[in-house]
Amino acid sequence: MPELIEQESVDEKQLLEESVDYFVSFVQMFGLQKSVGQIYGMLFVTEEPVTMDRIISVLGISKGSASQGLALLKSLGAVTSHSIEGDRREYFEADLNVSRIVTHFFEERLTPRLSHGDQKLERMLRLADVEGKGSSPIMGRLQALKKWQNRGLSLIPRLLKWL
Amino acid sequence: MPELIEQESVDEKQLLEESVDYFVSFVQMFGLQKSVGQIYGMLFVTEEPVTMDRIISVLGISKGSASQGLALLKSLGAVTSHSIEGDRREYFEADLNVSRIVTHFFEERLTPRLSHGDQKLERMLRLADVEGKGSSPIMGRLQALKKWQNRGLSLIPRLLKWL
DNA sequence: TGCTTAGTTCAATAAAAAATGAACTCGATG
DNA sequence: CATCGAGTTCATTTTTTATTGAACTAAGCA
Repeated sequence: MPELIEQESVDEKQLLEESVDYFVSFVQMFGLQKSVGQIYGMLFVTEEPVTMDRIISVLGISKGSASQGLALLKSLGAVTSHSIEGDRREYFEADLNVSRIVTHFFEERLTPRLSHGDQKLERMLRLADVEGKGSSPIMGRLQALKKWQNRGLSLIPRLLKWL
Repeated sequence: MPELIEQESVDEKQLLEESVDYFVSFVQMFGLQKSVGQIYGMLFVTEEPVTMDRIISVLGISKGSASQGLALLKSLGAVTSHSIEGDRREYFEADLNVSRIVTHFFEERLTPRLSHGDQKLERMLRLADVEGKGSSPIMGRLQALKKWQNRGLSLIPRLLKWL
């Protein structure tokens, strides 16, 4: 009974597929590409570290996607890599690091947008004020919106602490 | 000094642009189309109710986008409409209803995905268990993942209550 | 120091998502 | 009860986003 690395039981194949599916769906909630979810899904159910060419052949994705996806996952702390003596290739494995992924999402996607929105809202308040009518219905809406925005902004650090 | 509805001061035009920009960015955080943000942004800084053809001409969007965008915004409770005696057209206006928009996002986009993921995760646990090794590293990862998922799932109702 | 090849980059291509607009519905009006 | 036109629908087109793959970089080895 040869122990080739290519050998996988039916169950292992199913598990791989489920995992890939699961994480594709997961990362898409956070606006990341499908390929990132595929890679993480594969690594998540693979015990031994794997090389990039293995990822490419198992998932059927391109070298470019694999390289970029792995780079992103490494930057998230969701994947680690190391090299092996006498082998030029890198070996990748999953790190179960849900909070890092979610934190990255907040800090890279949400917070910049919110602070950009903050500036916009200040400008709108100034414009609406210059209009003369300091207590126009529009002014009231803008002030209410500002309250909401501050509420949202204050939620983020609390969420990150909770993670 | 004729009081045509088309007349707008420079400031009003700027305010409109800022508002449109602001809400385009806002709704895109929740995966809604640009046109939805444009429409809401316009209505938000427009005191009097406006007709659909006005929205179309001011924003330069198509009838289809306007109709679908308004339908979505109405379903969110972010826009209300009424008709006027002797005028077939509907008149739309903004309702400052941030929580409805965010709640919709959670209920329509996040929750279905999470519960779908829940089923997937259960199947994965069964598959990993059948493999024999009840305490394999993979099994450990899956169990840790399940904890995270339950944590996330329990967060949603709390967030919705907070809104 | 030149060769091989693992990994990166990015312009070109493919896939996915959103916007368009023409055909349609349907209620109001003369 | 025929016509008008406001609003809807959805197949087509456009725009946006993700993926590909060939050229490139550079690290290890002879």
